[in-house]
Amino acid sequence: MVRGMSLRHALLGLLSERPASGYDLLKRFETSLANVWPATQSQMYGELTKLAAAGLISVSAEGPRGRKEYTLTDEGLAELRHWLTETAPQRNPRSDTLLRVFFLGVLPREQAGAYLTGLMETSAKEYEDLRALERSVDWGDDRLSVYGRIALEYGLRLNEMKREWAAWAAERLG
Amino acid sequence: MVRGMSLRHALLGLLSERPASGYDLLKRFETSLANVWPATQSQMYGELTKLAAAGLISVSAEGPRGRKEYTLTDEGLAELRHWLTETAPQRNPRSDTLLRVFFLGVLPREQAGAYLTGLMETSAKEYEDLRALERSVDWGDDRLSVYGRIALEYGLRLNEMKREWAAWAAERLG
DNA sequence: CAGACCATGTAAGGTGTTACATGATTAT
DNA sequence: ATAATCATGTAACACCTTACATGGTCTG
Repeated sequence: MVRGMSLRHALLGLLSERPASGYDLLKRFETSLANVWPATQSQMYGELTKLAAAGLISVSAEGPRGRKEYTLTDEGLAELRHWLTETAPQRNPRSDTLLRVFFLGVLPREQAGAYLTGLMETSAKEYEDLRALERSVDWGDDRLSVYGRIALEYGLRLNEMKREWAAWAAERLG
Repeated sequence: MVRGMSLRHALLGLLSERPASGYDLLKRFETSLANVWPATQSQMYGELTKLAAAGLISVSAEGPRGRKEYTLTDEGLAELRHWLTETAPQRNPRSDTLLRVFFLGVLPREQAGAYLTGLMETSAKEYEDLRALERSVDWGDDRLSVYGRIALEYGLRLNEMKREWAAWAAERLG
């Protein structure tokens, strides 16, 4: 467990709410965690096998079509808590969007401006998508509601910031 | 060239300003691009070899200690322009910081609050670091100055947003 | 001449993506 | 029946990190 490996912790986190199969978890990734930690089917099944081998989760039931339901073990919960409290979040995730900005100077100013206005538009659109998501969710006072709402607020503020920044930058280019 | 591969483009981008050796590029990554696209020494030398084999850069001079100076070729510049204009930036980079937020509910509320106030502090500190960087740079009107300043502004606004968001979230928990 | 810095490379292993592959069960 | 969905897995390949390895050149 050297670095990163957050897929592991994402799986442990989802299983901390309730037991689930790989297929269930895949669906929940697609809906709730897609914006924060996308994962593919391939990767998930492999990771679940490793987590079970390491004793952090266990097969608690088997169903039709070879379905295996996994449950978080005490060791798994301990590892999840450890990750949350004792390990530092990554400082700066890589950003190819921002990397491009560094090199916009190789383009004619007009095309550089088009890149920035394109960013404005995608930010505005994503903001609206998140607003729609916010309206569609039935927010209760369960764990996922409380913290999911906080994560969603981050997305809203981020996209608002991005749109304003891109507008500022486009104007700055003249 | 299937997906991502932005290290390639970062190298092409830096070489579009002036020729440089692997060692030079490593230093420039450490200073200017560290916050946006960190890269290790190992990875860079390997990537430079591949780029040269693909004809996107070429060895333009050799110096002491086996130093090889690379220069961007016409093909390399075309590829850089193509990446800037024809390929879409990644929509959502993974965020382990935000992933943790989803699962803060497994901690006692006090510890969840501590995580959020910790984020406030790191954002505030990074904001100050960037302000210091801003003051230390001699901003001219060359390409890197214009677009580097825009990228830095993004960092400033991002950290301001993060700090406010974390404060809002911590208060929301009560 | 010793230490700092310049300069490049290989190897092993983890993580992530895409494509391929297989088959059971349920609903129409 | 047949199509959609449920359900899991393997293989190949790209990317990234860490550690290991080697040696030349310059400065005090």
